[in-house]
Formats: sequence, C-alpha cells, structure tokens
Amino acid sequence: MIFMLAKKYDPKQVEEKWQKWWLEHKIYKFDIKSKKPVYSIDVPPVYASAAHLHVGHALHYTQFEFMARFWRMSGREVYFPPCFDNNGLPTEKYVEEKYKITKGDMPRDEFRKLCREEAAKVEEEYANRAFKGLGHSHDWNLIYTTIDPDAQRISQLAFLQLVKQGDAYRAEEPVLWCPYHQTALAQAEVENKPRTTVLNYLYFDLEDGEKIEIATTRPEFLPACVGVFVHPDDKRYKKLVGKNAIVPIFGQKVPIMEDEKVDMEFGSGIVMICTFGDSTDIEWWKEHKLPLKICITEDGKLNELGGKYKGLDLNKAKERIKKDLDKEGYVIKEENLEQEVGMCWRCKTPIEYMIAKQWFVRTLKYKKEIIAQSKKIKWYPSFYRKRLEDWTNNLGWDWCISRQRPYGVPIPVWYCKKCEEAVFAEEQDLPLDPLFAEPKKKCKCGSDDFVPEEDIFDTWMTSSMTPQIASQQFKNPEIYKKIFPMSLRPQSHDIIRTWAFYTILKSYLLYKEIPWKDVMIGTYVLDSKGRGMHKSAGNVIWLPDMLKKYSVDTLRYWSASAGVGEDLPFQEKEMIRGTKLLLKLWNSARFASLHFEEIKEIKDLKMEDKWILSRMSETIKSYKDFMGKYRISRARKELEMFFLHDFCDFYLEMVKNRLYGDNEESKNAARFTLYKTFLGTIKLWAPIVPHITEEIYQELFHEEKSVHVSSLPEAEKVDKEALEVGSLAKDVISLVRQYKTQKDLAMNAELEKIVIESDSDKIKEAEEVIKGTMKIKIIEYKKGKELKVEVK
RNA sequence: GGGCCUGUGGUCUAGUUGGUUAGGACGCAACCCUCACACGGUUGAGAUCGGCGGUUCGAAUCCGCCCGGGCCCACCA
Repeated sequence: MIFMLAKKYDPKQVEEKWQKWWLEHKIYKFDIKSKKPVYSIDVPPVYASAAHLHVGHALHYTQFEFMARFWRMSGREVYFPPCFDNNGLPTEKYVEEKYKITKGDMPRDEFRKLCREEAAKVEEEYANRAFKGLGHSHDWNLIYTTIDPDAQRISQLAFLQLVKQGDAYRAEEPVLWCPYHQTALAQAEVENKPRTTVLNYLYFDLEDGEKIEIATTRPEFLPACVGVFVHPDDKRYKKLVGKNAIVPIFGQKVPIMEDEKVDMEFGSGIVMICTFGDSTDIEWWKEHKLPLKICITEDGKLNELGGKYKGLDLNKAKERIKKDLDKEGYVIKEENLEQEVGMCWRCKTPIEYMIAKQWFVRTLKYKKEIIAQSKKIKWYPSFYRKRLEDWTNNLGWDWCISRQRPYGVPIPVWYCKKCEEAVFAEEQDLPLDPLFAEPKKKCKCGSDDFVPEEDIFDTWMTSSMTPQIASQQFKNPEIYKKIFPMSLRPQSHDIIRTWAFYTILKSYLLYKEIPWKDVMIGTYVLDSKGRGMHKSAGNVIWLPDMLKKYSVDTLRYWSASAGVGEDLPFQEKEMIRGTKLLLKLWNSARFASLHFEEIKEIKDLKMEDKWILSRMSETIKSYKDFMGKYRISRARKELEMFFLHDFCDFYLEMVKNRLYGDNEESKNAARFTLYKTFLGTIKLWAPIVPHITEEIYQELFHEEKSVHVSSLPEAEKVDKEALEVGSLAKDVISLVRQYKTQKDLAMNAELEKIVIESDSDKIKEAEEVIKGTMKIKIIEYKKGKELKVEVK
C-alpha cells in the first residue's frame, strides 16, 4: 500500500485546515464522564489591553499549551479553558487611551458599556489570532471572562465570606494612591524605580528667633507639615525638643519631637513630617498621634491648604514654592539625591498617600500560613517560591481591595445614612451592583435610608478566584469537585506577588486548601541582544510579522526551546532551524510512506532495527520525564537528537539497502521497524508541532481520529548490546564518510575493501549494515586501541 | 543595603548527585545534485567552560573571594 504526501509541504494550508477541523470535531473537548485522571490548567486570563501581540505573548501561552497536549496524550482528561481578563484598570486604561477620555468624562453606565464592548473586540481578535491561530487545544465550551456574572458572583461571594469570618474589614486608613487613576492601590500594584531628585536644605524659624536647618525632597508638602523630628541621641538638637518650629511661607507652628527612626547622618539630622509625604510619615502620624493635614487632591494637585498655590499640580507647586522660599531667604543649599520612588505599575505615576475609607483583606495576620501553603505547592523552577516568601515576609500593609474606579466587580454593600452601618447583599442575589439595587432589609438602627458603595474590587480580588471561576464552582459543581485543587498554574514571575500570592491567600482563607499542585513560571522573551522588548525601544518582534514569514508550527518549535522561569532572547535563526526541522519531518514521512506496509509477524530484527528501537525507548523515557517536570526544551532536544541524528542521519541510510533489496524477510523487518519508529516519532512531536504531525498522521496512520487524542508510545526494554553495536556502527560509518568526503567521492561510491581497527569484536556484528550503508565489498578486522578505518 | 538567578567556541545554548574525546544549533570552510529531502547531505575548523585560589587521585560541575549580566525586595526624609 502506497500513501501519498505532497512533494512540497504547504504549512499555511495545512495549518488552517486542521485548526478548523479540530474545532469542528471538538477534538479537545473535556469529558466530565471520563474515567481518566484529570489534568487541569488555571490558564492566565488574557488582558484585554494586550491588543498587540508580540512573540513573547505567543510563547507565554504556548508554553503551557504544550503541557495540555502532552498530558492529553498521556492518558489524562485535560481541562483547559480559554479565558479573558476584561475587568478593571487595564481595560479602563485601554479605553481611556483609545478614546482620549478619563473616567469622569461620561456617565459610569456608559463608560462601563464602552469597556465591555472594547474588551469583547479585543477578545475576539485574541481568540482568533492567538488561541486558535496558534493551534491551542482549548475546549471552547469552557470559555470564561473575569467580568462574567458567574465570575462576579464568585468574587462577591468570597468577599461576603471573608467579611463573615472577620478577614475583610473597612477602615479609614492612609492608602497608596494613584493620582492618575484616582484610586487606592494595593502594595503589590506599586513599583519602585530609581530617580534623581533634589534634596533641599531649608531654614525653619523657631519661636525664639533661632533657626534650624531641615532637609526635604518635597517642599510642596510644607502646607501639610505637622511636626519636626530629631534623633533622641543627637546631642546637637537635644535642646530643641519640646519647642515649636514655624513652617516657612505657610506659617503653622509645629512641635519638635524625638524619634529613633531619624537618621542623624542624613541631611541636617532634622526631618519634617507631613501627612503624608512618605510611609514613615504615616508611622509617625500614628505613633505620635499627630493631626491630619491632607494638602493634595485626588488627582494630585494642591488643595486649599496650599493657599495661593492651590490647584497647581505637585511638580508645579514644588517649583513655585521653592522659588518663593529662595526669595525669602529660607533656602540654604540643594543637593542631588538618588532615591527610589513608588509608582503605579500601570501608569508609572508616582504614588501619593491619601486617607479614605477603604476595604481591606487581612494579610499581615496570615504571613506564616501563606508561606506554609506555598511550600505545599511544587514550583518550577523551585527558587521562585522564595520570591513569594520574601514578599510575604516584607508585607507592610493589609490588602486594600477597594478601588475608586467605574469598571469592575462592584462591592455588594450599602451604608446606612443614619448610623453608617454596612449592610451586605444576600448571597442568593449575587452578583449585584449596589448602585442599581436596594438592601432587602432595614438597618439595625431601623433606618431604610442607604447609600450604595460606589467602589469596585481590586481586579486581583476576582483574579485570585480563577481556580473557582475556571472550574465553574457554582455553574457546574460536579466539575469543580473533580478538579479543585487544579493541577497547574502557569504564570509569569512578575505577578508572583499579585496573582500567585492572592490566589494562595484566598484559597487558604476560604477553603484551607492549596489552589493548585504545581506552579510553572513562564519564560520572559527578550530581543536578540538580550534586552527587554519595548515599544519605545523599537525592538519589539510582533507576532503577525513573524507569522507572515514562518509557519505556526515553526513558532511553536521555537517556543519549545524556552526553559521554565528563564529568559529567552529571540533569535530568528531558531525560526529557520524550526523550518528545517518541519521539512525534515515532511520528507522523512514521504520516504517512510513509500515503504509502509502492514507487517503481521516479524521473525528476526536486524541489529540496526534493535538499535533504533532501543534508542527510541530511551528517547521516550527521557522525553516523558522532562515533560513531566515542565522541561519542555530538554524533552524537545532529546527528541530532536534522536530524530535527526539517529533516525534520519543513520537509520534511514542504514535500511535503504534492505528496503530496495529483494530479501523479503529483511525488508519486512525494516518496514516493521520503520513504521513503528516513525509513528512513535510523529506522536512525540505532536504536542510541539501539532499541525504537521496531524497532517502526516492522518495521511499515513489510521489508528485514532486524531494524533492528538492518541497515546504517546511506551518505552520498551532497552537492548544494551544493540545500543553498543549501533553506536560502533555509527562511528565506523562516520569514518568512511570522512574518507569519501576527503577523497571527493559521492557517498554512494563503491569501495572495494576496508580494514577496521577496533578494540572490540562487537564491531563484526555490524558488518552487514556497514557494508550495505557505505557500499563496501569486503571488510577486514584488526586489533587496535583506537577505532580506525583504513581503505584499501 | 538584603535576597535570588546567571556568566560554556563569533552567536544562542545542553551538560552542575564531580570522572564525557565538553553535546547541539546558527554562522564559517571544503566536498557531494546518492533512488525522502539542494529550504538538502557529508566532513572539517573553532571553547585554557568569567577570573583567582581551595577541596579531591580527578572540577565546567563542590567551597571561598573577585569581576560581569539580570531579576526581586527595602521608609533614609
């Protein structure tokens, strides 16, 4: 029987064909009734703002898609839902930028609608281009988004439970504030970046006419100054303590106090406290019970406390105040200062501190428990667990979960106008938006006059519930029961302190359970010179550009070269290598197809048959071991070495002689081995390059509906003797090839006689295959330490 | 300042329970259009495994110090 494969491989046509076919035939459908053990993936919901896909995005999502395919072919029922994160700040920012508006420019309803519409558009594009276009094996029936009613319900319900058990609370606290987004932020959303700033040395007058010298980087906070501190051991200033200082320009009298947190070495050794210029200010304000003076507005301008500087944004105000200080002789000197400044991780605006009523989830209380939970999870690579532990240990704030933003999951609570008591929504009414609903009962105080909560949840409040949302906690409890905790959380390292942290926290607080068994940290893709890819640097490699030049399988081949948790510079030559590999697969399939035949019984396998089958078994074993540890690049390497350098370079050349010869028994043994080995190879390649393998499988093999629902080959017993002889045969063939190359001969040129010098008699077992492969008539042997070939 | 990762031929890298002629790919050179493949094949050149010490019969692999790259964290105003 002869099978036909086109002479030339046409990836675009093949890829499109199978992508469509997989969807139509629901090849990747999750079957809840299946008896197989489940492998479930807590897929990272894609940000709706990531409209432009670069190769890093593609790799990130393909990296764990390999695992879905691997486990599916390893006898697991794979749960692999596609999902989108269209909730919260990223979407808002995307919409604001696209339409050049800010949240206040339109009614909340309308803005939300716009967000949802834009998100839907991006989702559509992403689904087609990324998930479907890259051949990802999702069950599309399982799709979810983080703004779905079901997601909102899970998020709100979790909140109510946390309130009930005392782990969520509302308090008026200083919070981290983004003046651009005009909302409170969590510590995890603040990034520190270095910058150079100016340290200003100023005079403060004392009541008795004396002067003191203080150093500050933020003179614009003078109106909020409520005190001055010196170190208790600082002899220079001991006499000042208890006196009052007069703030320049603004004129308020503030007490001079002592505190050990003052650094005597820094600046003048005297520091002013403003509520709030930085986080030390907050500590002092609390410890020393100082008055509160907020001098900035929510959008980062000076308020009425700023007097004549009111309405100026902080940078402008700083300039003007400095100028006036200078004019009035308060400035002593300036110094440049390197400092770290906290910025909003989304918009890079320096954060400020505001005071407002916010909702918090307790984290500080549970540090030990979180770390203990993290140890029950397997981290790949393991050292990233330490990052979570360090972060947890260093936490200084409870998790602020309320955001003063319009788009997101609402906080289901109202407040009594009379007594300010919080009244929560009923569980069965969730999800709900308190803006558009009323509490069902009266307040404890008897009043039925309420104000709805206008804030929404931090986006992580919902994202930390993805194991529940993905596995349909309430929509399909049967599934949830079966797959929670999930098998794998793939994610990148930059959100360990958010997504991983909060998910572990919530899972502990709500269920006393780990959310998943494994965490796989994704690869960070750099440009070819090892720099991060940034639009501003102009070094971004866009996915559509690459897909114009190379096939999807090629891109996937490249993606499989990434190590977990490691950086990977994008090298276009890897794409060329991938193209060549696919070509090799195609051409070897064409060769194999010429010789395929149903072989019923094999009496005698030749030495080279046993050798390649043993090498195959070795390869299967290490491939599976590596895949099981998420070491995809190593698995690929093992497979590639086997396929290219044993199977193609040697085995195929070794058996040509037999396949084209007349010895039927020998021919059948070769056909049998070829069939078995090639089928196994195609299957092992299937998770990595699913399109070309499907095409070859469907053309040449007919065991299952699709190669992707077939089973990976099993490793068999390895014939050590065959491995040794095979390796020797390879070496001799290489030496003969070397001779022919040096003599400018073609590889199929005939040789009369060679003498092999070897320390082992085993080489004689390879005589037949060496003769056949290299067209040699006579072989003689000689004892010698080193393997040598002499041509007569 | 603290923590973590990392440094292998021109380039990207495999190899870190110590013992391999240090493996592969891209690039380079020479040869070969052989019945799957010239978008190919064969062969070759090219690495004192960042540096210096130490442990050991033996180190790319373990230890120490130094140098370089990266990431995370940190309230010095």
